[in-house]
Amino acid sequence: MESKNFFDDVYDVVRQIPVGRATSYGSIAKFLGSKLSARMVGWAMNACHGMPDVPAHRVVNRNGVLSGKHFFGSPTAMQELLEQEGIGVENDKIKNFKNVYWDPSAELL
DNA sequence: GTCCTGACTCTTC
DNA sequence: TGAAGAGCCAGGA
Repeated sequence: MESKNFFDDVYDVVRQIPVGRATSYGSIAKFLGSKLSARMVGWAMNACHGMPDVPAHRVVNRNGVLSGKHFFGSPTAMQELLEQEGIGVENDKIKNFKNVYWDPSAELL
């Protein structure tokens, strides 16, 4: 656990994402120190499969596209999860992403 | 021990 | 304005 210091930080932020909201990889990376690459955040998500407390489906790319939907087992699993939380998803992209966007640097900090 | 890949983002041509 | 390339860190082979 502690060995994944960086991963744990990412999970901690993702875990605090309120229901009905979503954030981007870059925002999390920036919140962690802006020195971390957004790729690392995505990589952390890749290892979050054993973390049921980590809503990876709430983490999308800068355009609000469900880039990692394919990693959820089903290309629609991520979309359905978001819809269940009240987040509108269309064409694999979050509708009104600007409205559901959650900035950890502004909400947490 | 070294090389490649990876769920992204930013800068430059 | 649109597209392409480079950069970041960590894990796996």
